[in-house]
Amino acid sequence: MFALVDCNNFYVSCERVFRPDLIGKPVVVLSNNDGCVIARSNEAKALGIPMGAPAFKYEKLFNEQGVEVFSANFPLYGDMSHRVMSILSEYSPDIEIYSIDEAFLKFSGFQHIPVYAHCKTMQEQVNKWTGIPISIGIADTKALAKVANRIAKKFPHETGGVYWIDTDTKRIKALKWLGIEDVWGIGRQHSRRLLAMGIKTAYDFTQLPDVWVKKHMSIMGLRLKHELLGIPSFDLETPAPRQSIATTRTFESLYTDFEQLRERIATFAVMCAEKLRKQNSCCAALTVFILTDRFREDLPQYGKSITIQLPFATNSSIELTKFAIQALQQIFKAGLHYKKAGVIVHDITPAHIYQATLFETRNSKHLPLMLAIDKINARFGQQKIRLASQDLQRVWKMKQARLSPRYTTDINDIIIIKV
DNA sequence: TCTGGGGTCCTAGGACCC
DNA sequence: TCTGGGGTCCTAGGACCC
Repeated sequence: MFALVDCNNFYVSCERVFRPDLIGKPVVVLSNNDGCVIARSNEAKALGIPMGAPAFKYEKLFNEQGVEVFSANFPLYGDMSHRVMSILSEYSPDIEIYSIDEAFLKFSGFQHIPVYAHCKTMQEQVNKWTGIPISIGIADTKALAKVANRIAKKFPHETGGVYWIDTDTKRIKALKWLGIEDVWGIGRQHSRRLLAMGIKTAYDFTQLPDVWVKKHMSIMGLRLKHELLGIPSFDLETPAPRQSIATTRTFESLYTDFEQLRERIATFAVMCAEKLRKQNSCCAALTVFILTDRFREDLPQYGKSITIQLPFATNSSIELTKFAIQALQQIFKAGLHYKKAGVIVHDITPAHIYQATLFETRNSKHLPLMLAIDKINARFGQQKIRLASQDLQRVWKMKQARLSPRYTTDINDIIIIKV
């Protein structure tokens, strides 16, 4: 049996822990750069603010309705998440942290433990110890636990935030209630196609022939169908080392010059290298992509990515920057307006396992140099030491106009009870 | 003016091998 | 007219997740 635990409106709930005056009021949290809405309180949802809403389009509504707006404070959310997860892991030895606000728990060998009561206790303890409200769905498969969780969230009064699909009657009733577009693993593209075929609910989906599902939705789609029928096809996943690390950004304006783009790509490569060194890894392949502004229908659109294999595994900022710019040169097209770009590194290996090449071209002096740069930057602030290929004038700063304090991760921001 | 960032998995098709 | 069979590996792109 599986339980899916989901923190309600997680980012908003984190803000409310330290601002209890906001409970019952409409609250939203914005993405990086204060771009769009990524979390909403129930009151904000009731005002009709959709997920992903561009903040600038809703500024008026925010003011008129007294919506409390926050910039994303990821250090705070990460720390609160960690606290919630550590409580959850007391309730089952088998836990998969699925995202910052979600975890699957597996209850095997729990025949003599009343699972429902167990989950109720867990819910109360998380709320008491962290202030975060959670919803729990329980079922025989992960996909059904997701469905049960939705019911728990949708009907808080009837369910108390914990719902168990423990009979086939309940399973069928739940699947007939759940719209196809809300099924875990069925996104916009597939639901559009399924709706066009008259498949409106999760239940309808389970009635499709296996062959059709496999053909059009791949093996994952077929496994999903089985899961919804109650046949376990997904197990808990054990945390594996990252397969890729990305640094990508949307620009504040449109770039046309190769030079501008080259500088951004160099900086993203440096940031990827820093992330690699932080987790003691190297990478042996790298992808660079560039995109035009998809919202500007009046301009020609272009998007291209390229992956290159590196001759050796590295985490040197200098090497990665060199290769990233080579890659950029291969995909850059002049005369276009670029809005977004990124660098993604993969083929990640532990730094201490190093495959030398016959004709060594890597510079062995890089490693101590990088360590020195990391130390200086850690002490005197991000990006104090940069490569000359990066913009030395630029003070790279995200727009974060309404950032809350880092209550739990920075001693200077610790909450003041009484002055 | 202003529309996020970071991940995973799967497939088709090409290049290549014996 | 006829022109094998069975593989692997790689990459770009698409779909999905939070």
